[in-house]
Parts: sequence; structure tokens; C-alpha cells
Amino acid sequence: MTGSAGARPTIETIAARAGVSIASVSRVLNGLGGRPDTVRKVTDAAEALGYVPNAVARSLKARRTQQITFAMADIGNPVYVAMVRAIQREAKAAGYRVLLHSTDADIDEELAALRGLAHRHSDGMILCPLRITPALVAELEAAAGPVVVIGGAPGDTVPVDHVRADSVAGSAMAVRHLAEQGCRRIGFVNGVVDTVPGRSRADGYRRGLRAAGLPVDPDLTEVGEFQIEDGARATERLLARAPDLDGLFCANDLIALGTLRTLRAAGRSVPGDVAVCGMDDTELAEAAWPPLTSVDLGSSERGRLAARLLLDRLGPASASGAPAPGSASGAPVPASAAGTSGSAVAVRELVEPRLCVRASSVRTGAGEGR
Amino acid sequence: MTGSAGARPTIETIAARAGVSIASVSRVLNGLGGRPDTVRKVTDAAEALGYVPNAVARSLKARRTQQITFAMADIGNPVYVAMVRAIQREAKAAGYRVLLHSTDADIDEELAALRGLAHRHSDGMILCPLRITPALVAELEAAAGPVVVIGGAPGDTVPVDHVRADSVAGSAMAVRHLAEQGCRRIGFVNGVVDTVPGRSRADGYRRGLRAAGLPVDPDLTEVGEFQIEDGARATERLLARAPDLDGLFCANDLIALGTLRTLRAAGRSVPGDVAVCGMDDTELAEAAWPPLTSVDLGSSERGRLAARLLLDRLGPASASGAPAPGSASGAPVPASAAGTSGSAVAVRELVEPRLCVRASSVRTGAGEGR
DNA sequence: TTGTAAGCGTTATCAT
DNA sequence: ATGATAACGCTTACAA
Repeated sequence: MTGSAGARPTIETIAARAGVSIASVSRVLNGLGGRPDTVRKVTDAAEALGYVPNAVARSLKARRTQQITFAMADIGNPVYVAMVRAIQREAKAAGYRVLLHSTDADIDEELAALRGLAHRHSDGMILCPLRITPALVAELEAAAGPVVVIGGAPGDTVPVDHVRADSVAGSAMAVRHLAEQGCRRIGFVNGVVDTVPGRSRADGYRRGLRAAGLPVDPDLTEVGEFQIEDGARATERLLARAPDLDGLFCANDLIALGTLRTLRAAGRSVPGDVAVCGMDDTELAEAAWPPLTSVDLGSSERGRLAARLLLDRLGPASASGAPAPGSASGAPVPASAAGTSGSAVAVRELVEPRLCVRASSVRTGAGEGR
Repeated sequence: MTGSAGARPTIETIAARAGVSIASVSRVLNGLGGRPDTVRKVTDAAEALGYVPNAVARSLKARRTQQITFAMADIGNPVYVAMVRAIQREAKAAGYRVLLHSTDADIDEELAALRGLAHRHSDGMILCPLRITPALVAELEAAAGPVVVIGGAPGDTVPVDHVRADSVAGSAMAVRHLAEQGCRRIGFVNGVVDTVPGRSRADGYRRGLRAAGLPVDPDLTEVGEFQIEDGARATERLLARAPDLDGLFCANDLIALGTLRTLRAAGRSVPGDVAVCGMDDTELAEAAWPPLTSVDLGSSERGRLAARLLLDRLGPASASGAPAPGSASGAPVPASAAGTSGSAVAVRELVEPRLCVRASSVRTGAGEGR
């Protein structure tokens, strides 16, 4: 009922109503000086008109959108969900919004996402590439804004921040754990082998076997996609070929779920006949029966660190926008990265794996003789 | 190496290089007319400079951002993940990006999300409120852009598009199914009861019992949060109070997972001693042991419909931006909504529930006599 | 302290 | 067909 309703008020509307210039309006609204009565007039007018600043106009001027993009293969994977949660939390605390970009595990989509930075609808990006191709590296180097890579190590030549899990160590940890439980014929159900995760898990599996003094038998490995069904079928093949296996390391929790199903169908008890260990320690591990032992690769922590790294590169939130004064993070980003906003040297973080032991791998009375 | 490197090229840079005006550059780049050689010059210059249009500037001019916001309680819930996937797919096909907003189940956050529309960093919003409060309704009515509500029915008075699952019917369906399996003492593990989902599931439970000709015994209901742990504890209380129960309907899959755990700990076989049915049919249902019978409330479908509704309100993507010509949807939005872009009358969709029967509820030789 | 005016990078109008 | 120019809504020198 006040003024011409319908169109959203702008600073110009306010200026007119308050009888001052748009510059004064802007200043008052941004908390910069102003004579008391000017402040009053502007504040009142803004209040009365229900004024809300236009983020787009502000972005155009400020050359930053207060948005970051998280690009991953598919939000359906629990690992990415954990990352999104962590990223979202950090971003919100810093006054940033999070844009989602699903690449559907398509390399061209990954490249497109990176190129998208040039459109400047987001200030930076956290990317989870499945493979590190030359094209990806080239695009990373030419990126129009800061990028933090989670997962694949883009080689030491590319100066790009990245956070990764030590999945080689994590895999070895899982295998050693199974060996400690008395397993002597430990099989491995891997996912797609020419991806970064696939390869490092295979490496870790072998390393774990060697550490446990067990031979590496190629017949004990099967591969598929990183999904439940593939895990189930791969396990069938494995059982057919090596009926004597007594332990199984699965490259992720989804695969492990399929493995459990197949073992049950085959009448093998878990962990009695076959001890099983998964990876990623997603919520599915607890839901499974028996509860699944799994290696926590720190998905949340990786998301949190990646967000901190990116936000650090972006510098302090411009003007208003950041609701909370402090960061949402529990632990800070290491000194190597802190306060180096805009630094040219890439920061590399490595998150330590942690074994979460549950019933699927614990054999009573097992262990080395004693 | 060409021109002053560093700063991103704008149409002005191109205009200078091509020796034409910025107006011509804009026209050519947007596929509007132009003399062949002008087109050539501009295209070449743009190519050479690696020009990418600035989305923010475009948004300011076009008064639309090509972004939509999805606001839900917590992306950690598999139900929302399913919705995000569907929304993302539709949005991408229509040339829109998706902004995530977690409200952490906080009513004030929901209100803030709605108010955020006035900042115009997104063109519209899909909201999943947990409760329909007067404040929420007021905010919905005053929303600065189109909103589609998923879940709670904001009353027939509020003219806002919304998509909901028929969870009353779905719950009744679950209970009738358990009754058909021979259950006579069917318990109910509900989530928070003063939320929209909590209330409708309770209604459906009672309706199902009546339909099956079973009495409604208040002692057979327990409540908690919608989480695994709460489900486990609520089931313990239920077992203590009604040791003779032979069926359990759980308000969602997370609760059901907790229920399964408690039953196992109590030495009750599933479905032999107690048949169990969950709700939402998330990926967890398949992962559980025994595989969990669950009512599919069409999370993906609701997400898809909500996105279609919203995108329809927003009208066709402005100028360039939409990659695929067609929609990603399998089935179209009903005629009631199609082509009514900008219509003042609210569209209401109801998604039919579907029972997904798995081992947790199937008793061999059960059924009515026969 | 306050106002005028110049951008930020586009699109679109209107003469030419 | 093309070019000058005015928006879009805001921030920020620079002047007054």
C-alpha cells in the first residue's frame, strides 16, 4: 500500500522515499558513516519498503558471487553426500552458497564443469575427478578460478590444491587386519581398475598382503563397477575360482554389501567362514548385517579441508554476507595453508585412514597364536 | 600472448579486436543477424581470446539467474538425496543450476531460506518443510519468487504449488500388507509426531488397522526421531510393553534399520516372529538383512515433479543456456500444470505410494486362510 | 557528511 | 546491418 507495489524496491526507491542520494543509501545500508538522521531516514525507508539487496548486482560490482561449486560424479554415492555436508557447513559459515554439479562420471562433464568457472557464476570449485587425464590437467592449469581437487593426485607438476585420502595405506590396513584375524586366503573385490581409487586400492591390497607375509595370488582378485550388484557378481566368480578363500577386502561399502549378499546365498557364514572388510565407512556399514568392518577414508574431513582450502584462496567474504564470525571447522587448516590466500604454491593435504572394526571381520579367538 | 593477458576478455575486448561495436558483438554471439564478414570477424576474435560470457552480467540484465534452490532439512537423509538427483537432472536439462540449502530441520532456517529468494540469487525454490506453521505460510505468501513445496500440504488457502506423497495411503498399505501376512498385533514405530510426515503416518497406521479389522491399541505405538538409534530404542520399549507383537510398521527406513537391530538382539526372528515394514524405500532397504519391505513414496518422482512445476513457472530458459532441447523427464507434468507458466492457480500433485515387498515381511504360507 | 558520476559486463532500443 | 547509448542495481571514487 506504500508506494508503487509490485516491483521490488532498489536503492533508488529508498533514496527517493528518504529524500537522499543513492550513494547515501548504499553507505548507510553497508554500515559506513552517515549523519544520525540520515541513517534513520534510510533505515526507516528500507524497512518500510522491505528492501533486500540484489545479490546479482552486488556480484557484478564486486566481481565475486559468494558461491562455490562442488562437482562430483553422482550425489547418489554416500561418500559424496558426506563431502557435500561438510562443504556446505564450511561454506555457510563463510557466507558462501554451494552449487551442485553432477558429472555422471563422465570425463567430458568434468572438463565442462571446470570450463564453467569462466562464466563466473561461482568463485571457485571443488572437484572430485575419477581419472587424471592430460586433458583434465590442461583444464586445471587453465582454470578461470581457484580449484581444489579431492581424490586423484594431479601429479606434482600441476600446482593445484588438493586433498586426498591415503587409500593405499587404508587398503593395506584392511588387509593386515584380516590377516590378523587369521585369514590366509584373502580375496579382493575391486571396482573399476583404471580409475584413481581403483588403482590405489589394488596397490594397497598387495602391500597389505606383503606386510602380512602372504603371497599375492592374481586369482584372488575380481573387478566390477563400484556398485552393489557388481560386488555381488564379482564375489560369485571369486568363490567359484577360489572356494578356499577365508577373507575378502572390498574396494568400497557398496561392493561389500553385494559381497555379503553373495556369501549368504552361498551359505558361507560371516565372519566365521569368510571375514569381510569394506571401505569408506559409510552409513551403510552400520546398516549391514553383520555390521560391516570398514576403512574410514575421512570423507567428511576431506570435504571440510577442501572447503577450507578453497575459501582461504578466495579470501575473506566481501562486505556483508558471512553470518557467523568464526569458521565452522573444529580443527583449523594446517599452517601450511592458513593465511596464504592467493599464494601461488599448491597445498596438498593427506587424510589418514582409520579402521572401523565391526562384526563382519572379528573372529573370536583369532590372532597370532599368543 | 594475444592482447593484454590476465584479465578475462569482455565483449568490449572482442569489439576492439574485431573492429566493430559491442552491440554487433552481442548480436553475433547471440546468433542474431549480421553480415557474413562481421560474423566472421567477431567469431574469430571471440575464439582467439577464449571469450566466455559473464553469467552475472547476463543475469543482471535478464533479471534471472538460471539457478534454483533446493532447501531441505539435511542432505544426509537418503530421501533428500533421491530428490536432489531428480531435481538436478531436470534443472540441467532446462539450463538451470541447483543451489543447495540445508535447513538442519530448523524452522527459522526454513524461513530464512524463503526470504533469501528476495536476494534474487536464485529464480525459484523447492522447499521441503517439516512443519507448516503460520509463519511459514505467511512467508510462502510473501515469497519473492515461485516456490514449490514438497511434502507438507500448506492448506488449501495458500495458493502455492506443491507435490506430496500419499503417505497416509502408503502407511495404510503397509499395515494391511502386514495383516495379510498373518500379523494380528501390529506395532508402530513413529518419528517425531508433530511433523507433517509423523502425523500422516500415524493416521495411515490407524486407517490400515481398521481396514484390516484390527483394533487400535495405543500401547503398540512408540515414537522417537527419524533416526536409526531412535528406532532401536523405541523398539526396545515396544517389546517390553507388548511382548506379543508380531508385526512392526516403521515410519521410515532408518527407523526400520534400528528396529531390525533390536529385534535381532532380542532373539526375535524376522519375519518369522515379527514381520517388519519400513517406509521410503531407500537404498538402505536393499542393504538391510533381511532385505526390508518398504513403501516407496516416490522420492525421485516427487523431486522430478517439483522441478518440472518450478521450471514451468519460470518459463522457458532465457536465450542460450539450455543444452538439451527436450526435458529430461520420462513422463510429462500433468495437463493441469503444463503450459500454465505464470498461472495464478496453484498446482497440487499427489504421488501414489507403492509397496516394495522384500523378505522382512514375507511369511511363507501366510494369508487369509486359503 | 553528502551528492554526482563512473563503472561492473551484458542486452536491447533506436537512430543511422 | 550497424553503432551509439541507455538500462540492469549496486559500490565507490571524487567533488562539493
